[in-house]
Amino acid sequence: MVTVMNDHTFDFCETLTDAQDALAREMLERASAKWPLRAMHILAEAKGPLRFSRVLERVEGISQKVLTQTLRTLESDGLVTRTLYPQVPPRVEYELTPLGGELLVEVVTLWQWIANRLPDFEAARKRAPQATDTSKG
Amino acid sequence: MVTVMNDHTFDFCETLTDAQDALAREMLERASAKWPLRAMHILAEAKGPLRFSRVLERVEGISQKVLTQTLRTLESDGLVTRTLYPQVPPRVEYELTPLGGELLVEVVTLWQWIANRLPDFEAARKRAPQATDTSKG
DNA sequence: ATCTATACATACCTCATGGTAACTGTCATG
DNA sequence: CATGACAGTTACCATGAGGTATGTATAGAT
Repeated sequence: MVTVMNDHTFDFCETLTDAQDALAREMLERASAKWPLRAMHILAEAKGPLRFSRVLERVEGISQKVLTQTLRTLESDGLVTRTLYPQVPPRVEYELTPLGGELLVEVVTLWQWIANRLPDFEAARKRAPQATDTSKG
Repeated sequence: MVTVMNDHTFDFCETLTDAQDALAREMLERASAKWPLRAMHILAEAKGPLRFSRVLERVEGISQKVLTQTLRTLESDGLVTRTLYPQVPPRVEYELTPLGGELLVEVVTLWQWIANRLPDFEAARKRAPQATDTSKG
């Protein structure tokens, strides 16, 4: 459990095992990563189940291989459901779970906070652009 | 700007340029990543400036090369300050900025939410352990 | 003269991520 | 018989993160 004080100081009480701590960190990273976040967002917008192809169309720039991996990981974390209809041609539907929806709300809240501070970040990068690599662009 | 409703539906209004959206995503990923988060946490705990070596000692498992990179990136994003004292041997102190402290509060809030839902995530992984790779452990 | 300490920079290596391209299996269509 | 659609899987490759080991500069200690 973590206690957050007003003055930006922190007090981590060790009520989590190492494994639990690692799991929480991993979930945090996964939920903030590009493709999982985009996929969850698409599924949230849909407000219902979506076929694989529909998700693939809407998550701009993702490859089908990575989308498969992403959705399977989200499924194994309990954030989306995967429903296979044994038809020909095959039909698979993905849907955000309540847990996934709640997590997305939390992540979007953080995203919003960051978006509100964008001028600060932009200003910081203009002052010290060393580590903000643009060589690949 | 993003509007979050109670029922896990989302409405992204396009008041951000593509560049701003990319920057916000990047900051979200960076702030949730392992090493930056650990480094910020250490600096927050210290409640004051810390020399490079002290941070290196406390961020368990990080190499000095990666810590240098991490701290420089945090500096260029305005989340920490880097103060060089022209002494021999050299002395460099790092300190969390107010912006960094505020961001850390937000990330820890998300972390707390995840920690509170750990039983859900553990249960999900037990049900569908495919994508939760343990081969490297 | 050599060693130590600090805060890096640099070279080199490994491994995971993620991209493209091609293959799979089944049925309807032409 | 060949093709296309769907939801993948598989092989292969490029990139980048991150590890180790070593170099750098300077001054004090031995």
